[in-house]
Amino acid sequence: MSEPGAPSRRGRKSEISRGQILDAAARMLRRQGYGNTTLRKIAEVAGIQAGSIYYHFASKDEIMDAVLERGVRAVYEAVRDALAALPPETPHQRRIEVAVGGHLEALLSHGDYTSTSIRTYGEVPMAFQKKSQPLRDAYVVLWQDLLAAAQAAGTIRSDLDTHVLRPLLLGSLNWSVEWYDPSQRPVAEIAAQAVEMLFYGILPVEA
Amino acid sequence: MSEPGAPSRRGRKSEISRGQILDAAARMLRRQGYGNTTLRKIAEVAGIQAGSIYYHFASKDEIMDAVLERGVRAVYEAVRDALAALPPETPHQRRIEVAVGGHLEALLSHGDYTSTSIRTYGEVPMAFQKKSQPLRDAYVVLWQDLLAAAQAAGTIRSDLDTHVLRPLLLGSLNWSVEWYDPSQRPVAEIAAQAVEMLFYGILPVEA
DNA sequence: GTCTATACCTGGATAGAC
DNA sequence: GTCTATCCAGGTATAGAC
Repeated sequence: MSEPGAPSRRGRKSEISRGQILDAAARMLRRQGYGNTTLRKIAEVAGIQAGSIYYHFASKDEIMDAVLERGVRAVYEAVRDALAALPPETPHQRRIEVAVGGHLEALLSHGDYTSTSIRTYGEVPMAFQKKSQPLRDAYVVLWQDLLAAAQAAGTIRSDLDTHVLRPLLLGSLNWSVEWYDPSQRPVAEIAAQAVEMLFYGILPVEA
Repeated sequence: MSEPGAPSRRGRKSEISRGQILDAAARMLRRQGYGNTTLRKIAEVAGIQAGSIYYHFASKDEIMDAVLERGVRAVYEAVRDALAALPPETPHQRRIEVAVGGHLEALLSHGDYTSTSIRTYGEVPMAFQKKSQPLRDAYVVLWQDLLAAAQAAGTIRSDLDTHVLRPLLLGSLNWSVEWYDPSQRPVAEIAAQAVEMLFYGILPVEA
């Protein structure tokens, strides 16, 4: 049976606590930012003593790193995989639609980690913004390529600059972590409206 | 003449220092958030000693309040006044265009105050989010009315929900504090692209 | 109005028992 | 792997001289 199965399976119990610490940290970081989040409070939420944290992490910064990394990774991989799963001939318009939906879905469902990685990133010492920077850059490139390819194919108007379009679009989606309320509407509905606006604008079709 | 003019004119010199303290605070709050901003560092940037701050402000929180308030007020009043300056018969489409431009312009030119009020607001103790809340609410109402009126007049498609459209739009604009680089493009160009996208979408006009 | 000096507290981090 | 106890740096805030 599995209970005594692999008694010394590397870090079983350790992984559990580590996870609880990270969850607690992500939750506090999300609403209070880096400077207001204390190890003592993280420990309290995680149900352990402050000193015990140091068995799992070497420093507060290391926790911060882990939370940040997990947040960007969740979004990046969700969108990348959703795009990769599409048949190769998928039209650009549909690819953009999938990326928008994937981004929003990942953002709003992984709650504390993704929100933290968005809200808190800017206020964290540069020294360890660097850790998650490559992943962030890769994500930007993913979107930039997606939009550039679409424009080259004529799916995006040629008078728009995709280097302005991209941050405007991602900003619109990212900001949802500040206002989205799951009890009001499903994520899919937000995504649908965003895509509709993005493709066709808000003016009525001219008669 | 004016130098000895009104010797005891209430708080002349006081106002200067107060302003320097606020400027310094806004700059630090913007990049480091609330918890990482210390009175000692604010004082250093402002060119005074930490203890001297207490002549002008009763507490750190009071400084925070003042910065936050000034940030939202700058944007709110800029947009409100820009709209009020329009002739009454101004079409809805033009009014929206003015509001977008005014929002972006105020946001990106009052730098530290507006950025702080956007980035830091969410991480500040609820107790004094309340101070600037009325102003924030008023600003939301301003936009909601603007969009609702436009939709009622047929300027915005009836299949869009302005309660989703509004946060998506404002989010798109607000996020610019994270990425806008004045050395790359003038604000007006960002505004123009945003308006273009908003009105007509990114797809080419169907032939 | 600003300084110096300092009280007091809370934070991150370490040591060693269990 | 977690606890208790503790160190020390740095934070907000106050007191009183200038």
